[in-house]
Amino acid sequence: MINDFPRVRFAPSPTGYLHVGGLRTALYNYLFAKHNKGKFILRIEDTDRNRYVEGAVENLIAALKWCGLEYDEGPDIGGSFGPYMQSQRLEFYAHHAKDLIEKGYGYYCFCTPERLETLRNEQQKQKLPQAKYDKHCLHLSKEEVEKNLADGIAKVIRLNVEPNQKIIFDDIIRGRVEFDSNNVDDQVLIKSDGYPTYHLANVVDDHLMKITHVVRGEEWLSSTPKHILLYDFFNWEKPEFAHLPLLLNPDRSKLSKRQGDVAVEDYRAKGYLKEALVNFVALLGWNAGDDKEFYYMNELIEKFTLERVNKAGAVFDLDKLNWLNAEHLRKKSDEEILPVLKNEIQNSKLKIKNYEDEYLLKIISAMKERVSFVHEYLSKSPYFFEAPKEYEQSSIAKNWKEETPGQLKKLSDAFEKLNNPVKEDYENALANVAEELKVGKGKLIHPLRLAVSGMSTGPGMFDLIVILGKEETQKRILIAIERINH
RNA sequence: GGCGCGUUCGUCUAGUGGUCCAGGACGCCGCCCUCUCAAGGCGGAGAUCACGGGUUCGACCCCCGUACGCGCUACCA
Repeated sequence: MINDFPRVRFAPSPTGYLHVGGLRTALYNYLFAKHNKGKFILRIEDTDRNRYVEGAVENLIAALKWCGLEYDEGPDIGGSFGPYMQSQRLEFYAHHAKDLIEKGYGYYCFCTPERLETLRNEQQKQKLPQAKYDKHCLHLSKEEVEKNLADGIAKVIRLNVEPNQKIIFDDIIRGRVEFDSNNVDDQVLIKSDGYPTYHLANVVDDHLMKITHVVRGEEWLSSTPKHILLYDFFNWEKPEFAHLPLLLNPDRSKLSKRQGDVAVEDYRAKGYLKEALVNFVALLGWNAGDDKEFYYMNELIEKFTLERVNKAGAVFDLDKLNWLNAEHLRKKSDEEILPVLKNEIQNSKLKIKNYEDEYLLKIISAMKERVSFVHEYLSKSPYFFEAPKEYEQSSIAKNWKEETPGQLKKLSDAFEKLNNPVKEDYENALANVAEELKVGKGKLIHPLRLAVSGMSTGPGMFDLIVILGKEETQKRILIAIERINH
């Protein structure tokens, strides 16, 4: 047994941002670890110097933390098995690669990129079933190797794959998977720049870090035989493997930037709640086997098992994400939403205005059932923040009759007499005016809404004017009477 | 091309041989509630369980094949 409690890792390469697919992988690792009282580790796979992106690691960490995925060990917080950046662990890889060579499981290769290119073209022309390295350098004599090494000729270290072997492993999600070693290439383990490739680094680190379960994307399934071989060559105990299905675009291709947002920070910027994103992504490929769809992180931890992860890819469906966002937003208290709303205001043209918290809290309460995003408080009920500048045409046509201005004037007069009115006072006043005029209440309510909000939709009419206050309401009624001509 | 993985309503999914002429959710449509819009309640449309063969008294569930999709096939991860 590798370790008493599970140890899992999320091992992204720092290419700039956290992809939602990466988030899902990280989340499943996290949930699995927490569910089983294990450890969740962040390891940065930065062994490709050509792909180095400034600030990528910081972005990744920020996105992970925003989502609530706190890791137990990682580059910025350390741990007993560090360092957690592969670029800082080169000596481990070099040491183990050398060990492989000594045992005959690895060998130096001095072939130039040109020769490899030619070889590939040749194999393609001959329509060989599988294009692989031809083990040319495996047959170099000891003296030749020594001489090349001494001459400082560019070299890599390759895995020596023995032909005609069955490589079998049991994937937690997919069951038994079988490969033929004839289809496994003599993979480069150490590149000519001295850095390891993913395959070596991943196996060495997972062993050294006592990783018990490798939970990663399906794109790794095909290279798992190489990893299995390495574990066997090193004589190391193998972790369990679980290969997750892919996240897809609406057209079922692999989720990509071209067809929408893929970065966690994009969704954050658009106003999605982390609770909703995490909830949604958790359900893309997993379910507890019941009808529950609304989850908080602690509930996910309690319910999550790898055995219930699906095999097939899942389309990232924005409609459902939006719905979950609305659900999570409604579950939040007004006080929790307040700072977010204030932040939205600061980022809008309304930032020069100053609204009392008390006022904003009333708006939050009135609009809560009507918004899916915090920024919709501004876009769906602008009238709480500024008097209407124009009035909805369709509502004018429908509700603003010839007699309306006179009726609203009467209503305004009635409101004027009210002293510190509460909701019921407005209701009674309006009812009285309606009776006096012998019209239905709706005949007054709809034009009144139009006058004070400029719109035809929103919270209950009386809630609306209570929030606006008597003075503002009166002002808006009079302005509307003046400005709306029918 | 080769190897691997996958395939249940538009989408996410339940389903592990009979309880499924397939259940839930999102979205869509209708009704109710109602001063509007939402929310909520109720109802509806929507899947010949990719297709074709087996196995079985019986298959969405087991086996084989085909098709389609996706992944991998780098000194990228």
